[in-house]
Amino acid sequence: MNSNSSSSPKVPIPTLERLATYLRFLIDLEAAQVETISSTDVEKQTGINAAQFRKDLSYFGEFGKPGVGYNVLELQARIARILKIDQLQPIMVIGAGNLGSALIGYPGLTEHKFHIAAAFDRDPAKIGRPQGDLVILNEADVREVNAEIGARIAIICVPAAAAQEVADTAILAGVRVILNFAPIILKVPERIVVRNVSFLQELAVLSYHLSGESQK
Amino acid sequence: MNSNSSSSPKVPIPTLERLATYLRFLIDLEAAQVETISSTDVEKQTGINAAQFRKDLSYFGEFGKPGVGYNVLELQARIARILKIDQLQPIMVIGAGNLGSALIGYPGLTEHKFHIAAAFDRDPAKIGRPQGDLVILNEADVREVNAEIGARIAIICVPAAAAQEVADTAILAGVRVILNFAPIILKVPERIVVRNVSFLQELAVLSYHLSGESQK
DNA sequence: TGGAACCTGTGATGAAATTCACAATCGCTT
DNA sequence: AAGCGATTGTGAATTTCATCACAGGTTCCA
Repeated sequence: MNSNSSSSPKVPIPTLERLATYLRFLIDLEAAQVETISSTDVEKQTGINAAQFRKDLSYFGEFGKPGVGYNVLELQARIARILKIDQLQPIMVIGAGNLGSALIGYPGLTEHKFHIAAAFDRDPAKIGRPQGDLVILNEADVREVNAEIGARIAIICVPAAAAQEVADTAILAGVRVILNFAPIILKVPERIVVRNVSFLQELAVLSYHLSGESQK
Repeated sequence: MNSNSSSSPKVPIPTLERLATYLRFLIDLEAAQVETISSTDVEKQTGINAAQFRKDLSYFGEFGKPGVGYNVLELQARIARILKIDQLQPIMVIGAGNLGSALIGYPGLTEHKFHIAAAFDRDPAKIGRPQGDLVILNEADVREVNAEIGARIAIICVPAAAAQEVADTAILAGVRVILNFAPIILKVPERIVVRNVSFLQELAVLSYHLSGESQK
């Protein structure tokens, strides 16, 4: 449904998803100068069950002190480590339309050590245009450019019709994981991990929930 | 983690998520002039398990003919009906930054009968600015404007610091479900359904999967 | 030093989602 | 009209995920 799993063994995907939430939360705590936090506090402030939090962490080792809790800075560092965002992670964005542009300008990415190293489009009108700190490059040069920047993450923001082709190109260029915004299911080799983001899907689920109360 | 469930009884959330995928797929099939499809074909073309597809549909009734399969047009219509997107669904967007603008300009929304009826921001420099077919309105007027347009879906695209406040306002204005792009966990009443979209979370999961072969 | 108040990490339990597997049905062909 | 291959819908089995509940640590304070 979402990821071509494979990869590491026993860690549930939902756990990984929550790790990112924890990280974000810990960064906020740091900003608020909180030094230590217990799983109970996490539950109070995020709504995530305390046992869940502890179990999620337990997949990766021991992080807390009984009777005390977790050191905010240390936990933050260790989660970043687990997620491999403890150092700058280069990313390529393919498709510089509205969405691609929004991503390029999104400050949260840098905060979390993601770095958009290159952006591509196939529209001659866009190629060469400056966009944030970048210049839009020709989609045809993905492979060549990536030999330089070594991005292993690609974000695909092109229309559905072009997405498969673009994904193939990215994979040839050495990309290992793909965040796909196009509303199609990409066919990729086993070893490649894909995650799909679909606004439409999210909206559809929400729309469904409008049901209940209309006739109540 | 994602939705404040409540609402209707026995339908699994993952099933709802897939329904939107099926709908998309069926629209593509229609374009390709396919009239009938079997669950096996669905599995071949989307990677979603055939039994899964059948079970998902079974929550809502019977849709197919044994020995034959499903009528593409009919199934399409019925799924749209289930998701309540068989007629135009008004939506409000709060926050007209890069992301909000991208959504306003996203053609896929209209295709699926979602209609952005109003967009708001609190930045005086943005208020009054035309954006696509809309003019950005003052965030302070959310309630008043929604008395007119009657949106029950809100999309929140403001920075984390403003998101909770904006959500409260939207709820007061009659919104029932929220698509939240801000990286915080919103506190909302039981009856309100929230879904969170986080690029960072998605990227983090992908980044994690880069593990194995980096030393190749 | 001892005990009360807190906490973590985790095995056991429970709930939810996915997949299996098969009886029932359909349409085609002979 | 009867048999066959294809396909659905669904109870049951399986797998995955979430929660419970508690044995051990840790701190603080008297």
